[in-house]
Amino acid sequence: MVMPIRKRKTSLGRQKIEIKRIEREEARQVCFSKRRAGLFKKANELSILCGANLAVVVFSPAGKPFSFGHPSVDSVLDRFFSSSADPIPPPPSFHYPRAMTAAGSLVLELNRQYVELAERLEGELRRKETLEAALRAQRGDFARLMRSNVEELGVADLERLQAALDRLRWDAVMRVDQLQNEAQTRSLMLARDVGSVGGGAYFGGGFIVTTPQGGNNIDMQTIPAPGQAPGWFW
Amino acid sequence: MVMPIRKRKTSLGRQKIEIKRIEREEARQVCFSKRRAGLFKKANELSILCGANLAVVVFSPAGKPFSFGHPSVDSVLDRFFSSSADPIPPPPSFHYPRAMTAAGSLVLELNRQYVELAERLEGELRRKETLEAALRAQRGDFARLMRSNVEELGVADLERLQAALDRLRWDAVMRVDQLQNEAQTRSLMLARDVGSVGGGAYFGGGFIVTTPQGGNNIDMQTIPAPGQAPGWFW
DNA sequence: AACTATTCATAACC
DNA sequence: TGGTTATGAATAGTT
Repeated sequence: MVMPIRKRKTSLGRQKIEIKRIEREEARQVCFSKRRAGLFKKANELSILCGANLAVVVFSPAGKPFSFGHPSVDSVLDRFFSSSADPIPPPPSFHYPRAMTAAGSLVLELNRQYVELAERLEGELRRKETLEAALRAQRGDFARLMRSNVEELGVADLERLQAALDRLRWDAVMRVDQLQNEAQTRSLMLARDVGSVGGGAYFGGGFIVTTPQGGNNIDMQTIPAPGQAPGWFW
Repeated sequence: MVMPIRKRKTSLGRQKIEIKRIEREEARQVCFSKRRAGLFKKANELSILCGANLAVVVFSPAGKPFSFGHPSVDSVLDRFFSSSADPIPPPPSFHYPRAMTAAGSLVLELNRQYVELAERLEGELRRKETLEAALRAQRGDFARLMRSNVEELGVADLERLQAALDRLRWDAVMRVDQLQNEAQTRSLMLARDVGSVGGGAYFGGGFIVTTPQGGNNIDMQTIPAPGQAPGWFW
């Protein structure tokens, strides 16, 4: 075999690192971003592959909260607290659920506000040509989708639908995550109507929340507790 | 270099797999064990490398709870709930439904619908074994939907998707109700695994506790030395 | 539970 | 912050 041209290595590639605190601030932040994404991806795959319920809550070194859950962070944590608190000593006045619900309403409103902001931002930053091209490409699918009547579908179809939704959910969450990051990067003082701390975005079977401290919270899939009434999810 | 002996391949090695529910029970359980270990390891590394506080709660397909946290599950979740509850002063006085659908929070609404649909589907899929006789007609719409990437969609696209999902959701709900009714009518109450969870193992920032019923409390204290072989906590 | 061939994740660079 | 590259890690299928 001939080696006409020896392309010089342009990178050392991944190097083995010791698992210990990264001292350099910047490197630590970069590592966090990449690994957080990786962790959520793994969590997502685990939930889909094994149908496992799970929740992941992570605070960035800067204190920004992120979370991921299937079917939802709340439902999983609620179940977790129940399973670990119920046994033996009947819960005296267990109020986690209540606390979470209360917190949820606040988050929801923040999410709503963030969504508006994010969308407005998007409208300004995105090129319409791109969107319309994408729309044109998808339009047919939506039409067909609308025509397809789920009534005629069987379990197998529902499973496929779920798989489709799972994927859609992931794409959606990633998209919102991106929008959120863009918004923050561009100094989110645009959030004038919500004070100086920004709102939150509820999304993809989950939500993204920009907390008071300016933290982010990416949550996926929020499904109400089994049997819970519509109105529900927080 | 000589190749005196050609050792026959003893394994196919890792194969690429599609991220979708693993149907074979045993394989699913094995995958869960491996990936749960991997997820916790990743979480551990992230917490050490970046000094990030985090908590991971996972329920096995069998319903057994596992968790990992740094510094501890409780501390992280407390912080999480606090940060998402305090946000912005008191919430005005909004009506969830209206707040969500109004303001054109397409993303929010889309998400809400997804959550609802996903929930119904999950409940239904759990009983799929009793409904194998269901139809299997498959249309390419779902495949196409799966391929559509939200990343490329704009607000206008989301509106259309929302409309499509809206219809789809309703149809799906109706269908699910029908299937459930059929199942009941046929007395196919086979899938009765209601509440059999019981105690569980609690893995937290360095310790394992088998809750109440178990009686065990294995304190592994500090997380294994950084980079230690996977599987340290079990 | 152990073993590998592969795919996948990501540290270092840019 | 986002993309590329090469290498360390994770893991699917098998034993």
